[in-house]
Amino acid sequence: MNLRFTIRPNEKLALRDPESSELGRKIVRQGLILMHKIGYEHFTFRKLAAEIDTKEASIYRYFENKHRFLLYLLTWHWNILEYTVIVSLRNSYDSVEKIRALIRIVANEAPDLDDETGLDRNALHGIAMAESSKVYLIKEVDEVNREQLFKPYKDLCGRIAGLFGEYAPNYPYPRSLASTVLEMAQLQPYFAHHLPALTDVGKDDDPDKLISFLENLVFSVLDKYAREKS
Amino acid sequence: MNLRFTIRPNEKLALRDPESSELGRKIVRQGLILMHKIGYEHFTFRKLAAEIDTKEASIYRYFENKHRFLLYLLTWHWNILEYTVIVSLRNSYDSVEKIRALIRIVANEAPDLDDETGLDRNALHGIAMAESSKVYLIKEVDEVNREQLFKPYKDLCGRIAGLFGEYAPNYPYPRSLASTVLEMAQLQPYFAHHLPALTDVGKDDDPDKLISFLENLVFSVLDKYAREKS
DNA sequence: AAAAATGTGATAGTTTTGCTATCGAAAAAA
DNA sequence: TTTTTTCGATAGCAAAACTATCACATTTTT
Repeated sequence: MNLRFTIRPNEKLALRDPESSELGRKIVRQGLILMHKIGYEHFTFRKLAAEIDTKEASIYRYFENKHRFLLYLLTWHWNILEYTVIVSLRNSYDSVEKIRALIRIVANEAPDLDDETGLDRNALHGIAMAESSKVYLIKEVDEVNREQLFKPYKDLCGRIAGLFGEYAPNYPYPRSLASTVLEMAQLQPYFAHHLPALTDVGKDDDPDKLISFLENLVFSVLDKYAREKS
Repeated sequence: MNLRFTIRPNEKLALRDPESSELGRKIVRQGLILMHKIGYEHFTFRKLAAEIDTKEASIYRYFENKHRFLLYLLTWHWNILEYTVIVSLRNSYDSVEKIRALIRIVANEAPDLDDETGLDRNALHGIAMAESSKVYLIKEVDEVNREQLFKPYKDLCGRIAGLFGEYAPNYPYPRSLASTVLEMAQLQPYFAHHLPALTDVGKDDDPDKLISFLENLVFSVLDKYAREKS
């Protein structure tokens, strides 16, 4: 199976495939970096156009608006995450090991797999942390969802829930726990950096605290329902 | 102790106290309803001005911008929540009971206390669910935080963490668990309504599923560290 | 090879949003 | 009563969000 094919975003997301032209690739690569730098609210197609020496309207040929552009970037992120999960857990048959590995991946503590995307992975992670909820916390959520554009996030969540179900088949809330872990893997480090009163996971000095918090959370919940006690 | 005094938002949040004039009160009451109806992104002071038959610039006299206005509304929400927690747990001496009551409150399943605020509590809850993360997921988060404007949220989180600590003094992540519960009490019902693949808590038909999920989560985590096993 | 269709980036708009300077009437203070 | 302050209204600007259209190049069709 080919990586590039596997993790390519939904065609409906972009008006034209940005990977098919030099300008399209520049929009995505530089747009990712610019949005990470100035944030979603301050990001505009005009500013991006100025940076890559083109015009606003040219960018509108590729993306309907900046919300779709953010969704395009996050789709990459979610696809890369799920792909990393699949590849990393391929050779593991122990549920506990799989869940532990999974938590490291969603907490961004696993090494990046080689890819040919040429995307700035640090910027992508930063955007996932600070901007991801803005793609679904909108009035248009149902329309966007009808276009299947949240499928990558749902698939990732479903896969994680599946792993939880494998370990503890009778736990009644595997999907809620999966979305909780995904959301908190983003939010707790953000709190640690900006609103430390809301968290116990330290700043960048101890990245393992996030892992410990999530592992403790997941296994505390699941162990009561586990197939066999550890 | 006087309710109105207790839950009054920080003065720095508004340029002028909106409770001090007829127009100010209309801005807050009608603005709350309008934002709930059309969402934060589509909400503008111009549209609100048209609804309450005044001019945009008059609203700018009360609030610097719509972000501050949202923060003002959420401050009410957080203050009301914390006040409800204080009042509801006043006569309870059992940690388990207190945590159970607390979860019902943050899950919006506790009856509203009487207040004289005249705010649409349903709209306020809707805004807390769909818009609350937009107040801190911004580039300016550190500046806003320096102005102490997140204090009500931190206080609420701290109070919940305190209850967790009372029940399980050695649990190392009470604040992270508190913010997790607060965030998920908003997000899981939102998912249930719009992106049901991300959750197991049902739609509006069974509101108790959210409570069950959160109770199971919290007690699973804390019981291992509990002062005395139940 | 000529003509038609298509794709692509640039130009030049419009509308909406976000915000500010200023004015005059009314209320409060002196 | 005069003076000051407050408050809502008017008008307008700059940036952001989005669109219509053009010119040219490439590809496709005949």
